[in-house]
Amino acid sequence: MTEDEKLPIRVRMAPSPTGPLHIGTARTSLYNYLYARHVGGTYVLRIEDTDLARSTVQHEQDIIDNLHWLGITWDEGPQVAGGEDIGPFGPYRQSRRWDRYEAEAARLLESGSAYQCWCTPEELEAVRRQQEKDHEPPRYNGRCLRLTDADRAQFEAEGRRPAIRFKVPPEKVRFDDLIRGEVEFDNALTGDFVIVRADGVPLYHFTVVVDDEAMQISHVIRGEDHLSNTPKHIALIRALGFREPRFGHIPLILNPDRSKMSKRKAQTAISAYRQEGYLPEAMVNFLAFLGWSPGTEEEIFSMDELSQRFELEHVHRAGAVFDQDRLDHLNGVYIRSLTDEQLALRLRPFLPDALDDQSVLRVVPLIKERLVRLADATELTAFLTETDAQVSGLYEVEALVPKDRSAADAAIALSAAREALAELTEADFAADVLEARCRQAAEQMGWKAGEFFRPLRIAITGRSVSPPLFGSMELLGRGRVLARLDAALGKASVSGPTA
RNA sequence: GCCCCCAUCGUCUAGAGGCCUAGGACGCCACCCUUUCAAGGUGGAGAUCACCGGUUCGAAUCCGGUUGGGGGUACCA
Repeated sequence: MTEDEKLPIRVRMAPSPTGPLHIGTARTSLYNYLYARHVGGTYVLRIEDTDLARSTVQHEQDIIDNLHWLGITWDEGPQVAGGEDIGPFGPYRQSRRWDRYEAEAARLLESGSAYQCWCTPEELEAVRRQQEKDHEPPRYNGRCLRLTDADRAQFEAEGRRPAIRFKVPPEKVRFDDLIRGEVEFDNALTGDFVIVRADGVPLYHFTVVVDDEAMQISHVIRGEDHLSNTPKHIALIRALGFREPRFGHIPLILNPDRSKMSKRKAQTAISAYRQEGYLPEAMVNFLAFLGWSPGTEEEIFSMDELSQRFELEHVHRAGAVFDQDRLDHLNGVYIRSLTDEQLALRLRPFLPDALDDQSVLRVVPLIKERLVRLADATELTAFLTETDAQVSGLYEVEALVPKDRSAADAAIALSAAREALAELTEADFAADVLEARCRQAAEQMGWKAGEFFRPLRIAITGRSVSPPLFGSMELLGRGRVLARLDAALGKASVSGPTA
């Protein structure tokens, strides 16, 4: 065992509140969380809001809320947006850590590892264009490294403010990635990059290094898009005399065209999935398996089971396409695993107030196997809260007519059903009784039950696809069922025998 | 352009040199069940393990190259 492995394990998630919680960020957070839980380490949430222009408290709130929704909790960090921080290494928002960045930048300047740069964006852009034309790598040309005191005085006099650039040592950097193994980069190919903007705002590559040290992060587990940034971070770590954490780069989540999953091509906000009625358990299970597997053929895992099994060794190296069909399937599995009471509770936000809790509980057995997302319940149960007139307005006469039958036939079936059901009292209006009556009526007409039920289904629910017919009738009650049959009957009769 | 990473059914993956005539799941197709739609059951199609060349008695598994894909290359993160 090396010295490093004896240190306490501390991992962190460092989202930037420049947008709502992204699916990729959620997955990275999940892997960090599972890893921390698996090894008994500490999990830290740090908000990287140095980009003041794009960061908002709303996004910070969205990130925190949705992380909590997924069931991801942290040992240190802000628990609510704008609220108190918990943990000994705070503050946990970079916007409140300016003094540290200033101090470290000053240290770098003093040791000669960094220098001031007066180049304007226009000048930099011009250089970049020229390099591109000359087929040279587009990187900073080091102009301000060779400035004289007079030059500096000149810029100061002009009122220009300098940015601070890190002088990247032109050496090969090697590290042992937790997931990819030995990786080597040549920093001689990397231009000196800005660590503090001219307006004093410290930049990502710098703040991430300063804070990972300050918060004693031992394992940096992040997306593969940071793999080629890592040698920059290591160079900074060395210049600052910090301890180098272990790095692990997890594969990206991809669009169907295999590019990095983006808002343009897919739904990336966790909140959107939440609103459509994906269960957090399903989401977590799905995300965990996007780039990792336990090495067995089991695939339904709770958060606890995941944290028991999760190992970085089994994380894949290749990117994983986000498979909506698979998510849908998993969500259905989780929905069906819920008790009726649990499902009723989860369904509540997706159903109109007009449908009382008791009715919700009663309709659950009818729709449970038909739900892919909780939001699907809205359409599936709409016939319960729609008025009889609304339902009748949903279909055309033709819809009532079974294949190879006429509108007159449909009218006869409808009236036969009406007659059979009208004899029942409200108390007898139970699914099994209704079904027996209707099957009998069908038989008397010489129709197959299936075709006999078709006009009834349309009349009762207004739709050709619905929850089971007789259960639906039971929930609706005698009065509304008869009224809807009458309405359908009226339609079929008005249209006449020619239809 | 340059640097880096990656490569098993359409998709997520199992696979750590012989257990692989490559397994599972999603999706797809068929059948069964059935009051629609689902759910469930059974079966099926689907991968010359990107390609080429090594190493080895033996390679999806190791090595090299090629091709393809992706990421990075900001005074964004």
